[in-house]
Amino acid sequence: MAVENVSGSGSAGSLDLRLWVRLLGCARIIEKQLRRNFQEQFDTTLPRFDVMAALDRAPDGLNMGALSRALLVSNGNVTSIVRQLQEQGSVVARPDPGDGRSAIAALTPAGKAHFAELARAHHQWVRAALAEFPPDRQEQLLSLLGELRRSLLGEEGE
Amino acid sequence: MAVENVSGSGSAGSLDLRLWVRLLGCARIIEKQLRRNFQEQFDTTLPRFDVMAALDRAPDGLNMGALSRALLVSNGNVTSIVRQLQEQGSVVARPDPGDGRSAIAALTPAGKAHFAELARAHHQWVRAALAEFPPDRQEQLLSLLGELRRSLLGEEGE
DNA sequence: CGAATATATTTTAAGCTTGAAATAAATTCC
DNA sequence: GGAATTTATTTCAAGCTTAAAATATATTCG
Repeated sequence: MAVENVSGSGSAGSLDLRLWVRLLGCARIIEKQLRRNFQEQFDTTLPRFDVMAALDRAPDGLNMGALSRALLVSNGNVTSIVRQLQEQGSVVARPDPGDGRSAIAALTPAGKAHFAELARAHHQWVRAALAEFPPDRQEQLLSLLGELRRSLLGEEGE
Repeated sequence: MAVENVSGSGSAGSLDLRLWVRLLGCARIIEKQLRRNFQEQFDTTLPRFDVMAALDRAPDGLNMGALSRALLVSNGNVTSIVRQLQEQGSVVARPDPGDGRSAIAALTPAGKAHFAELARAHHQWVRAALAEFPPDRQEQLLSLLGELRRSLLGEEGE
């Protein structure tokens, strides 16, 4: 009973399932476009951009644990992304004076400059993707998604 | 100018950027939970479930190209997922009588049974995730996301 | 028919992702 | 102070993902 349309597009499934499928679908459409753009225009990736964005917002740098928590990805994952950013000169890691286990990663000046360029392009891509979706709808959607996020995170939110 | 808060949570970025970040965030929270559940409770993955769901809706089976288009993933990707499903006995591929390049993949009876079980659990997980989000909000959100999807796909929608 | 082209698929290389095992440094508490 | 535990990180194995190169079969059209 009631197992139809688990993942499809044309649909008669239950409300919650349809909502989830549509939410995921919209996110994937945009995400796919952004990933392709990052690859083609800057030879980089969305995860690297995410790490740079997190570091850009943290002038004093972040250690791996903080990055991992900020980005909601596994600890081991951050390691290799930061290594790549170091190799390309966008990030430096200096030892944490207070904790020998940690190093603190931060953007280099070149990294900051590169990130500014990436961020400008990123914003432009997002704006282009959402250009046909009217601002008042965007407001409504933003607000509803805020409610959703709070309910997902267990009501403690914001 | 205007490059702040590209990816963060507390925010003063532009409306479209904030909307995108929030949309992605909500999708990732749920997706992560589903992936973990598939792994822990059934030792399988979301992509495998997606392929099975597509095949479940196609009683006559699908070839790789059709699967790839249905799931919006690359052709080469489908190859390995289908191989795994074949190895575990959930899928069989018989040669396409009309085209020697294609084989048609379909669920085995065991695969159908397994999928029914997975789908039941999947639905339950989604329902649990959205349990705190009231149905009238779900309706609103579903409808707004429908508009968004149409605008993303270039207005030819539905 | 047969060569050129087009299509369906697999393979490959590179990178992301996770969870678990392995290190290594810090902290706790005898 | 030193052993046991906790915490921060890296390494590893397995799987997903893509785009591009390699195959193999179909189709076109001369």
